[in-house]
Amino acid sequence: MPELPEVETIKRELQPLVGRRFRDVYLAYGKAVAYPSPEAFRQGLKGKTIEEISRRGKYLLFRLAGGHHLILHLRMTGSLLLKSSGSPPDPYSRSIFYLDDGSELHFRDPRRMGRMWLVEKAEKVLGKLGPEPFDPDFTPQKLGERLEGRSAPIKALLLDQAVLAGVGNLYADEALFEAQIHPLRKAAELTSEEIKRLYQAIRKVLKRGIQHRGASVNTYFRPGGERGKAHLAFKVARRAGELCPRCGTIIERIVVRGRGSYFCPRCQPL
DNA sequence: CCCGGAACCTGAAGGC
DNA sequence: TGCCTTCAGGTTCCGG
Repeated sequence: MPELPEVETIKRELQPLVGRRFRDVYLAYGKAVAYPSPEAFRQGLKGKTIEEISRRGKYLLFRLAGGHHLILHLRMTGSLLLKSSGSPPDPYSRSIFYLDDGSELHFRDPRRMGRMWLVEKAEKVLGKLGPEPFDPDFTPQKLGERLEGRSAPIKALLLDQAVLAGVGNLYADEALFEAQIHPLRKAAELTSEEIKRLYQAIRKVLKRGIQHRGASVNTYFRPGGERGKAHLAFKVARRAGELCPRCGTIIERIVVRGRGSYFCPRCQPL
C-alpha cells in the first residue's frame, strides 16, 4: 500500500537518522533480505554511517559511508517505526536496526512482503524503474511516448513501475477520476488532450497525498506511529457505493488486472 | 516484447 | 459461536 506519497513522507520524517551509525541488525524473517544473504546483510551494515536518505519510486534508499546502499521496499503492509531503546516488542517487527544513539528503527510488516537489499550499485535494484512523476524532465509528451502502442488498459499501465515510478492502486484510481478517464480505456487510444489531463492529475493527486502525509487505509504508519490523512481526501478510491463528489452518481468497483478499481461511471465513461 | 492471470503473504470483514 | 469466502495490493513469475 505505501505508494509514492507514503514513502516520500517516511523519507522526510526519517531525515534525523542522517549521520547515525548502525550498531547491529536483528532479522526475525530472513526471507525479507532479497540480497545478499541475511548474514552478509547484517555484517555489511554493522558500523556503517547513514550519509543520505532518499526515495526512488516506492523504494527507500539509505546511502552508507563506503559506498553501499541499503534499499527497502515496504510492499503492502510494511512500515518503519522509530523507537527509543528497549521499546516493547511488536510481533510484526520483522527486522530491527539498532543505531549508535540507542534508538531503534523497526521494520514492521504483518504480511511479510517487504524486501531489503544491500548493494553497491542502486541501479541493480532500481534499474527498470520508469521516470519520477516530479522529475522536471517528465512531461506530458514523455508520458505519451511510454503509452504509445500499448493496448493494455490505462489502469494497468499506471501500475507498471517501468512505465512510471511510484503510482499504486489507490493513487491510480484517484488520478483517473481527476482526469475523467475510465480505467479500462486502452492506453494507446487516449488522445493527447487526455494524456495531458492524466499527467496533470497524477502530479496533483500525488502532491495532495504528500501534503496529507500519506494515506492510512490499513497498516500504514508514519515513523512516529502517526497515521496519514490522505485517504480522507480520496474521491473514489475504496469508495464503492458512495456518491461521486462531482455528479452524485454511485461509485462502482470493477477488477482490472486483479486489482480493485473504483471509478464514477458517469464522469469516466468508457 | 506484450498481455493477463496466478502466486506470494496474512488479517479483517462479511455471509451463513 | 464458528467456519468459509472475499478483499486488500506491490511485485514477480509464467504461459500464451
